[in-house]
Amino acid sequence: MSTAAPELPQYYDAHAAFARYAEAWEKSGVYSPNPEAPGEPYSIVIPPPNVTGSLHMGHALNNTLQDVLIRYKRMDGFNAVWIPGTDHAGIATQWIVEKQLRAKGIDRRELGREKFLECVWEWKEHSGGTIVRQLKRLGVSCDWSRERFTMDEGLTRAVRESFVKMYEEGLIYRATRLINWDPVGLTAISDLEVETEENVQGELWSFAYPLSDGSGEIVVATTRPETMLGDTAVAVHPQDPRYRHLIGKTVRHPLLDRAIPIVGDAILVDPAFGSGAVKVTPAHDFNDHEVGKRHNLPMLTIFTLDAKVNEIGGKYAGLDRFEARKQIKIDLEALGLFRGAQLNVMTLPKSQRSGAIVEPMVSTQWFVKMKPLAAPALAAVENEFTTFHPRQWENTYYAWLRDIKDWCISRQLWWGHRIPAWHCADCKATTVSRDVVTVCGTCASMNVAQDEDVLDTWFSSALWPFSTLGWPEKTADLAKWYPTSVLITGFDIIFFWVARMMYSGIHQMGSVPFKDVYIHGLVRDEHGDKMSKTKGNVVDPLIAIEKHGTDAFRMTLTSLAGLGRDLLWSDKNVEAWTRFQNKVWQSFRFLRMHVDEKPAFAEPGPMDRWILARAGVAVGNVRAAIDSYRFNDATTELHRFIWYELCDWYLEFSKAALYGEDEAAKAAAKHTLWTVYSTVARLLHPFMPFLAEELWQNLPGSAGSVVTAAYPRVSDFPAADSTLDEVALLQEAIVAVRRVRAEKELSGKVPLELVSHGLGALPRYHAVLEDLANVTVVAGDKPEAAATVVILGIEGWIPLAGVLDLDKERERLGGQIAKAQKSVDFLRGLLGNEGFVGKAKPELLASRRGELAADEAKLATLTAALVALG
RNA sequence: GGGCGGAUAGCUCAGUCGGAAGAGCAGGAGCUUUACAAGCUCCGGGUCGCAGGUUCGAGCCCUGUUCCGCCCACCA
Repeated sequence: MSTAAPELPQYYDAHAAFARYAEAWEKSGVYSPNPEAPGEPYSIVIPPPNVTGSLHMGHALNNTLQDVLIRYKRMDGFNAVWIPGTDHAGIATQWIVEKQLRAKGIDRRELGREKFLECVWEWKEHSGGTIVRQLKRLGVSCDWSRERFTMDEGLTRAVRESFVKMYEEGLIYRATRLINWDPVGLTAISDLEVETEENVQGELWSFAYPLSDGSGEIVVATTRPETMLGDTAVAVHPQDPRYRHLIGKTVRHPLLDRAIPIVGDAILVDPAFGSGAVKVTPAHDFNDHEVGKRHNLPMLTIFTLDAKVNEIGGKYAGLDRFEARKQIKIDLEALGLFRGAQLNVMTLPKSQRSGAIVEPMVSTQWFVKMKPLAAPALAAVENEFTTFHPRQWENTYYAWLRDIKDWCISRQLWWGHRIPAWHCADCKATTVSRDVVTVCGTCASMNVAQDEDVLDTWFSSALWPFSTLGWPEKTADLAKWYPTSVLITGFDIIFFWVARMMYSGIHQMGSVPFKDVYIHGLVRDEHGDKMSKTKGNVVDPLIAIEKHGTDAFRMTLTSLAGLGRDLLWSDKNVEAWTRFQNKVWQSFRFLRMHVDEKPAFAEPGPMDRWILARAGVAVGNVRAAIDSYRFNDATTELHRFIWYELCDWYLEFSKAALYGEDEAAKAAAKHTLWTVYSTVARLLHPFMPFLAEELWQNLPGSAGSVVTAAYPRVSDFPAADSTLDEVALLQEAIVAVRRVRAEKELSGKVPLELVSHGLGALPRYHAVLEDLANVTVVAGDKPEAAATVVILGIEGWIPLAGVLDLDKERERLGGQIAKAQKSVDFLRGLLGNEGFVGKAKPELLASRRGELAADEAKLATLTAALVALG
């Protein structure tokens, strides 16, 4: 006895579905696999968002795509895990908390390191969960039981292990170098954290340095007159006839009582540029620093850490570097040493975080020696152990690693992984250790103190693919899921993160951290502009989800994610996918009108076999698209199959059976509908998980959750064969009749006949023909006053007595003839071309000959019809 | 200065092996059709940035070039 299923609501309620399933799935444990369970491993580690962050469109895209993959693989029988987590984001987080304290009138220095860190942790406990809660609104299937934080206990162990090991191997060292200093953040930063602002309009000033012996002067140009206070040489080209004889002499510093040497340096100096002489400030300029090293010049640091002139600057001491610049210009002019100024377009190095203009400073910092690490990381991609999608990003990766400099990893911050090094106050030796050091490793003094600095945030991020799996412990997770399957991220962190994970993984684990790297584009607004707060064009994903529902939102992003392009977000796209969602729902309601329990197998008829074969093709296409990271192709295919094949054709076909008297045909249609919607729910689940589950749960007889149902396989479906030719003929006939009807502006209510000698197979489908085109196919000769149609090469006539306008019919036939003639001309030309006939592939040649024959016949038929009209 | 993308219908984009240019949206015409007007049917729309070359044949391969975008780089 059949139980009537409750009626489905008229419209799909995305929010209700989300509420029904999201949390239940998470609690059910389906996202938390056992590493001992069977199934090929498939793993993804999330690009950890900053713990300070809130969800933006980039996160939404990035995590939607990861979710598509992990849900697909989970359904496909893989032992699939997606590990989530957050990053402590050193500078960013410290700043937020500092700012909050300042608002309360508290300075972090007064508070002290320990108390301040307590505040940061407290803040992290309270506010750090925001981004995680927001991620869940995307319906992501992360394994939250494995959630990690870059400063949790396990990851701290991983950081120490990595640091100490690399120190022992000589890959981490401490040295006094010229580094990028952020005078506002008051910390060293790495080369990557320096952003150059382009096309800054500046001025290039020329000043004279008088020769000490009074025999003349040398003019130098600079954009930074304040650095003059730290000048320890003037460099000229050693072959420059203007200055060659001066090398070895000295000039008098124009402002300070110092003699500074003139040196010859062919590397720094371009004799054709400016005056051909360059002032050298080795402690505050990277080029000059090299000159200083080559010529053994003193390195005079003239700035305090907040970029004010220090005591070396004499009367300028205490001035900010930009005030000093103004004052020095004034003073030099007063001294009569000003030799002109010109506008100069230049680039300004700024700190990524604070925006402050970076000041190169000589400073003692910790570094990672990069060359030995970069070489195997390069080789791993060259040898395709890791492949980028799209491939072109490999060039970016190569370019950076091939020309890499050592990485400054120490930061003068409090929030972060403290460097595991202890300095001895007595013998000055440094002891690096995994454990807390209380005794100097060199002199056994107990007068030791831990290094004050913390590590660059990216040092811990670099370990993410294995630290999250338990490294340095030998865990079951690590054994099962390392290396991970794919990394999905944006191009902006290929250097910061992808490359660093690559060499860390290779170095610490002995193999690459991921097999594939999918690089997605940037989400822009509908005009292609970058989203920015100042422009006011930022789309908040949470608001979009609230408005459109999670399924349509995710589908929109997925449909825009091709290979290598930026994504233009527009409401029109979301509306298109909302309509698709509605279409799926309405068509499922149709199924539910006719199928209230799981139908028993029934031998499928031609139309049933047709849609099953088409479903098989769609399954293959969707799988191929996901497998090659062509996400947009997958969504296009789903749309195409579900809307244009399933709904437009099959559902309409099925009505003849469902409303007819033939019980066998009815049973077959029901079984086919059930099979196809079981497939649709599963196909859709990675993309539109909540809609898919609503279908699945309301599909009579389906078991469990669609989350763990098997992803459809091509082999589940019959291949198309020649017995389906009749279906193709049927479709062509229907379209031909509809076209004539549209051209004659005949209402769908006017029944038509299609008369022919060659359509003998079709009258059997009279019910379908009536449903879809309100036409009856009959055998017979050409009637008077009829429109001629050619259906797959077969001539037919639609009697239009009383309606046929001869002029219009001539016009219509004329148009068709012109098309056919054009085709025939083209094909005759092609097949008359010896080059083509001689070189084209045989199957192509045969198919072209077939086309020509068909078109010639069509042309003849149509021409005869036109002649017959008189 | 070096490198990487992009340029195809009004808009956004596909186009995989070199074999007659595709989709969605937008546009036009017609439909109260028993899942869906958030719908259905039919139609129009292109000098594939430009100029050469290779080829029987080029949106696709090669050379040059113009715009747009991005990344890297130390010219004072």
